[in-house]
Amino acid sequence: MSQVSQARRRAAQCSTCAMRHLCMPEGLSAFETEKLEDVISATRPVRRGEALFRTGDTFESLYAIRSGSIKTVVSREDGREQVTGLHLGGDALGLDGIGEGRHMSTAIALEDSSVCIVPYARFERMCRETGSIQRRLHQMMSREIVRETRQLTTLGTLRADERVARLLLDLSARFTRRGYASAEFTLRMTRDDIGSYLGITLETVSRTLSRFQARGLIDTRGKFIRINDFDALRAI
Amino acid sequence: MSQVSQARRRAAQCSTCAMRHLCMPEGLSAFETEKLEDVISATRPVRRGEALFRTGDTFESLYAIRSGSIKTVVSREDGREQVTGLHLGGDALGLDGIGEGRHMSTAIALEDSSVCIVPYARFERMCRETGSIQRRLHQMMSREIVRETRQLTTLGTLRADERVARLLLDLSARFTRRGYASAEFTLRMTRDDIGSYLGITLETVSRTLSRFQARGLIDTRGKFIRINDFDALRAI
DNA sequence: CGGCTTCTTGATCAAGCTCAAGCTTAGTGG
DNA sequence: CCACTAAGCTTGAGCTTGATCAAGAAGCCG
Repeated sequence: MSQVSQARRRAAQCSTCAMRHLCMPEGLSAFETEKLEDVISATRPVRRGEALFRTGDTFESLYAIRSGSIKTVVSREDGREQVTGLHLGGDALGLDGIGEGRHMSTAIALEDSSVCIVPYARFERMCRETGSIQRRLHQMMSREIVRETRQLTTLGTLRADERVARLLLDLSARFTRRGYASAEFTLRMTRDDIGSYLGITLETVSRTLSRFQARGLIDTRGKFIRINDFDALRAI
Repeated sequence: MSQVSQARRRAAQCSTCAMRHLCMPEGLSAFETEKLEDVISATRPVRRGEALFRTGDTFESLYAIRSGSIKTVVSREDGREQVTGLHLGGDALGLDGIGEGRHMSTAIALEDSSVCIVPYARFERMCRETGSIQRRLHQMMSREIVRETRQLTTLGTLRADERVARLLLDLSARFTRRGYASAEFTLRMTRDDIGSYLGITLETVSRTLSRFQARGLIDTRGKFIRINDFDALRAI
């Protein structure tokens, strides 16, 4: 079997990955779809706790999460660390490396995960050939910018309980979009990661969740969460 | 004079704009440069306090700041507002609109400013034709993502005085890159805007600046700032 | 089962917010 | 060009939110 058709077969498995999503909607020809699948050269497993890439690594590929979930973190010289992103199945990863040719963050799997590898040089060339794929890439990057802007407003204006509520609603919406139950999910991050992502301490996360539970807004047992009252969470 | 050559002449005036920066380095042919200048169709003045675009506006163009400075803000339903970006001469604006075809933030001039208008449809087409311009656009978007990630770490991990110090150093670096004095500049934002950008109150901004001055790190008189001790600011 | 990490909860404390008042600067109209 | 007014800035006092420190409970994995 040729290398190319092997790659194509692997890509075809990639049913939930962002690159697939990237090309599915609004009219790609069969020819275009085929080209896109050629460029998704391989998949790669990432174990829980393992890094997909690290700050400073040479940027070569974008990644799309096939399964699992991955956090991105930025560390400061003094050792303080901040979780800057939380990526689920279908999300793209690595866009921060395009600008300087090196990754500007570290991506760590929150559970055993699998990603599609999209060699950037070939992908960029393909964008030039196929307008609809180019448009997808630009949308993807723009949406990442908007997502971060939204996170900026979370960290800039919200109180602790508002931050936690927004995270829960956010995750719920994202799981829903992926076809999972909207009211029940398992947080893969630790309280520490959640706190870092929200700019609060792990104790405050824990206390806030307890308070939400006491008020009947959610049920929580460790990492498992059930949302009972969406409206009340939105109203916080 | 033909419309095209008029546009070209206007673009040629655009000596400091991002699109020019976008195309200057590493080898564009004269032909490519000419094409780029064709696509920069016009410039537009924006008065202090006036909006270049607003949340919800249909996205049609990117903008590059020719002169002046512009803040981007996001408003929440309850009226709370957050400054999410601070853009100086040469910076691009409007990337957040690509994803959904509508602007996701409001851009307001901090002083009388002027921007280059880059109609996006034509620009995207040109990216497809010219790889070096495409690469520039991708770099620009990626760097915006990295910039926001950095701002996330500011809001997520730093104390108030660290935030103010980082802003001052950041502005200094950006002015330096633009060929201005690195130690002296005039803040165009009000204390309120600065506070919103940094996720603190205007009173805390004012107090922090006063404390820096008392310690001899800076001189400040209203919006004018002189940095006396870069190392001390970095060490905060 | 034992040793680890993670989570919860309590008590205390301080950074930064709020409210308030006076001052300075900049913009406007006579 | 000056006077007036509104916007912006500074500083103080007191209070609140969430951080810190601490200790024990609960999961989780080898």
